[in-house]
Amino acid sequence: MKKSKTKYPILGLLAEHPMSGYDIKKLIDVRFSFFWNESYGQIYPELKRLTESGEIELIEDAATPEGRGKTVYCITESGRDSLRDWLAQPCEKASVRLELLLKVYFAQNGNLSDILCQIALFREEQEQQLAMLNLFEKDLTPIRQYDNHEDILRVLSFGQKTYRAYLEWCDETIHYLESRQPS
Amino acid sequence: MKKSKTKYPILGLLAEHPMSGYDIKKLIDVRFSFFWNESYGQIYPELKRLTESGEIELIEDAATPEGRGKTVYCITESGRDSLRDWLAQPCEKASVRLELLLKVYFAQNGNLSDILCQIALFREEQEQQLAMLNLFEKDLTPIRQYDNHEDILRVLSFGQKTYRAYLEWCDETIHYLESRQPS
DNA sequence: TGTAGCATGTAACACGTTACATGATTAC
DNA sequence: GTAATCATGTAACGTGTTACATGCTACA
Repeated sequence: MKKSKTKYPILGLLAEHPMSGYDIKKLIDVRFSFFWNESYGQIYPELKRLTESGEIELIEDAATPEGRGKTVYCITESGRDSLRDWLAQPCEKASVRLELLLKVYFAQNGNLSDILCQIALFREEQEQQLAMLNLFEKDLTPIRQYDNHEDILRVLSFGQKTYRAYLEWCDETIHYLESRQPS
Repeated sequence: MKKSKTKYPILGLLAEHPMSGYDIKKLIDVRFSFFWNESYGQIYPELKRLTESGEIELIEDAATPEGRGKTVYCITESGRDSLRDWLAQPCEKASVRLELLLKVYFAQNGNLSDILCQIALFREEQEQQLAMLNLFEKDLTPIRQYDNHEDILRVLSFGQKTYRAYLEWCDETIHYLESRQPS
């Protein structure tokens, strides 16, 4: 059967520096959400499994100023091996799911104004996402503290390019549908 | 909880003309696969449910030259209503899942050559997908037999734009990583 | 004769989401 | 004081995939 990939974003983030499950979830939300998602229901059990398998370890010194009430994990050598192995293996098939396109395809069965509304809504969402990426890029560019700085920019660039493509399509399609409106 | 959307591509396709579950699956594969997927395990049970709820009906005349061994369904007025209702409702959140970007983000933990290989593979896949869409567009353009002809072209255009964005990103990223190769 | 595709279906599975529960801390 | 956020977790659920079973047809 298909294997869950939840462990890899966890290992990858812990390879940068130690953090808690909560931190991991937040980072995945802000950095990856346009191409990857994980929920607490996956992350916390996975942290337990990874600890048992020795790929990550619990950091015990809860005395640190940052560590109040937090369960902080760090990656082990075994975990870094897993990460390296994964990077060399083929990727799972890319998956995209866009209900909007289904609706555009079947638009003839409903009101034109409804579809136009849906596209406008979609457009707004994508514009906001793009704005967030642009902001993130701006914040990141001057900072050289991460050695994977350039790789992050590459990932950002992917998001920017696709969002721009989406927006272009929205504008074209809205314009096209509006020109058909009077019929 | 989240509702399955399987019924809508089925209703939409049956609104064009009657067909079997097998036909539906094939059409979803060739026309929608770049933004939507369904498996037999969803389609066949859903056809049964839709028949029970009266949104579709079985066509009985298996005597037609095309009907050997086929279970052909057609949409009912009630089914068309469901379709119309759905078109007016808000879309579910768009979802994208791209393991490749995760690997690019964490590329520092592995070999550069591995990542380059993965991107090259991804690029090839997207190029083939784009070629298929272009071919589909060519086949479709002269035909005016469908009244949703222009809507199909809009959906195709979405795929073409995003695939071109993907390819552009692949080329940029490969070029960038190769320039870093000697380090 | 056998393999490939057509065609319909189902059972098992696991993946991921949602909803809930709990308690601590921060801020107004 | 109370609302929001931090923080950890789990149970239940539904969706969608995979694997399997079956039989028929085309064709080489």
